[in-house]
Parts: sequence; C-alpha cells; structure tokens
Amino acid sequence: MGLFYQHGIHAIGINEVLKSSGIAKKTLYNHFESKEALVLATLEQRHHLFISWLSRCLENAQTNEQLTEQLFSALDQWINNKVAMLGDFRGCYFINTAAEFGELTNPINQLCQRHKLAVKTLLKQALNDADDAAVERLFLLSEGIISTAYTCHDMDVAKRALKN
Amino acid sequence: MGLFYQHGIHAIGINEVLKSSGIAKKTLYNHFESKEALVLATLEQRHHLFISWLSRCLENAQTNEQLTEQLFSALDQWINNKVAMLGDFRGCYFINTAAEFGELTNPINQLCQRHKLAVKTLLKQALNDADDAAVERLFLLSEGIISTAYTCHDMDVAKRALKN
DNA sequence: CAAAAAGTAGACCAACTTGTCTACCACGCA
DNA sequence: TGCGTGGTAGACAAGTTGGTCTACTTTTTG
Repeated sequence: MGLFYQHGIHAIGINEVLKSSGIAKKTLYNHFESKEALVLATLEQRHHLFISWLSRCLENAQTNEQLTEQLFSALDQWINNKVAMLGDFRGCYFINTAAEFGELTNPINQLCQRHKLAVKTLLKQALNDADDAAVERLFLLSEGIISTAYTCHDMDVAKRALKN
Repeated sequence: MGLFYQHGIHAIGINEVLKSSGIAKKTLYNHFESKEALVLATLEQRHHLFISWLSRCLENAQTNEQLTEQLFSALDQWINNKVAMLGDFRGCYFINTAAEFGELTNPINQLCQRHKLAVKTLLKQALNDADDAAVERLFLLSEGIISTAYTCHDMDVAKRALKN
C-alpha cells in the first residue's frame, strides 16, 4: 500500500486505507490481524520489489566503476520518478519507517534493518573482488544520496554523484 | 524536548509531554499556540545545539584529511552516546522528522531541509580550498553514516569509515 | 440448487488526540 | 492588604484511532 510510503505509518489511519482501497474493514482484519501486521506486509512487499529492481539495475556490470555508475544512475531514475514500480519518490520506505518505530524489539524496526542488510549484501555480491571497505563506502554513499534527495529535496544529488 | 527525538512526533501526545515535563497544559498552550509550534521550537533548538556542537568538533583542523577524520570521529562519539548534549542517539532528528512530515509546504519539513543545508554549508566552510564535489562527497558519507548507524543499529560504522 | 465461504457497509466501543476552559493557588509589588 | 500575573490540575469538547461485531450480499464450490 502506497499510502503508508507516501505519508508515513502514524499519519495514515486504517479508515483511510479502507477508503483508498475500497475494501471493507472486516475483510482487512480477516487477512491481517492488526495494523502492525498490515504494515509488516507492506514492508515485506516493498522489500522484494526494491531488491528485485535494484539487482536488475546492477546486473551485467563489467567493472566496479561501471557498477557504481549503474547504481547512481538507478538512484537518479528513482529519485526523479522514472521508475513506475517504485511509485512517487518519498525517500526510503525503510529509513522512514524505522524513524517512526525506533524500538529495537519492534518487528517493524527489525524488518527495516534486515532490508538494509540485504541491500548491502546485494552490493557486495555485485562488486567484483572488492574489499569490504569499498562495498561499505558505496553503500554509505547511496544511503546518503537517498536521504539527501528526500530531506533536502535535492533531485540532482545522484546525477552529481555520477559525475565524480 | 527529548521525547519527540526519542519516539517520533506522532508517537508522542501532548499529554505525555506535559507529564514528562511537569508543566500544566494551560501553561504550555500559553507559550506555544499548537503542537506544531512546539515541534518547530524543538527543531530550532536542536538545530542550534547540533550546529554549535559540530562546528566545535571541526575547528582547528589543519588539513582536509584531518577534518574528515575529526568529522567521522565526532559522529562516532555521537552514535555511541558519548556526547551528553545530544542525548541518546536515535539517528538524525531532522531526517526522522522529515520522514513523518513529507509535504513540501509544511514548515516542519522546511526546517529540516534548512538544517541539512546549514550542515552542508558548515562543511564547506571548514574544508579548505575544496571543490564542491569534495564537500558533497563528505556530506553524503556523513549522512549515510548517521542513517546506517540508526537503521542498521550499526554502532561501528563511523569507526570503520575512519579507517578508510 | 443449496450450502458454505468470503465479501460488503457501517454502527459501535474504548481509548486517545489536540486544544479550550474553569477554578484554584502562589508569588511579587504597591 | 489587596491585586495582578502566571502558574497548577484537570474536566471537557470534538474528533480520530485501532479494532469488533452485526446484518446483509455476493461468490465459490460440492
């Protein structure tokens, strides 16, 4: 559900979800036992969506330089709303959601963490013969790009990173 | 008010603020005309706090390498709760708050953006003779470090960045 | 065709939200 | 002494929250 991504979890009530989806309340609670379960499902769904998009963007890179270029280029596409499957850019759903649910024991928070680790793992696999430091640096840069694009409304940040 | 930083804006009601601060409701609404005004005040306060802390951390750096080292070292201190004035680390208050208030027209969102631009400006002033690309890269890395430390519960990320 | 399963709309509940207002109290000052 | 200022505690209003439940309709299935 894009509503949560677009506006944040706490800002969207169940009734808005129902109205927007056209589903009945009983039906929703038949499928999900609580709002938290629903949120977890949306996180899970977007996790798969995002990972599959990103891995497709990174495949067929020959060199590490090429891969970096493809990564930043992909981020630029996303940030500038040219990736239909990811919806209107509103930062990283997982960073945003972790910001709302900070307790370490919360399953929502844990799912956000797992997503980020999966992204890092994906980068590691995509980078040939790179040491961990190089993987880390690339990951940190991409996190910085996503965060900056959103918080600073800086839609060109990935494009500029591409040139350096 | 640390409550907002610790738990997020939507997660904390006015009544919790009152209970925690020992102030009466009427007194609070005598000083702030709404919750939004209160939130704006806390953002403003933390903005000054953070900028003054950071600029003190970066002063007296002789070379750009030294400055980078001081920056990452400062982030490491913050992340590992060794900076009393910043309180228990819970990521960047401004990134977190922007995640909750995404509308561009919202003053809260605009304040978050302004804070980030101020940080970038601070870095630019601290870096001697550096081109914009170098400033940008350092800013993106530090944003990535803060975000990763929080979302991945990775308390060593700044320390590792320090070594590379 | 009939029964069961799963959908619908929406009333309802208890708890909570922000914000207002009343009633009272404590202090400094003339 | 008395008055104004600014505090306190908390009832209250109006609306929203997540979630349950009833009553009815549609779809699926044997």
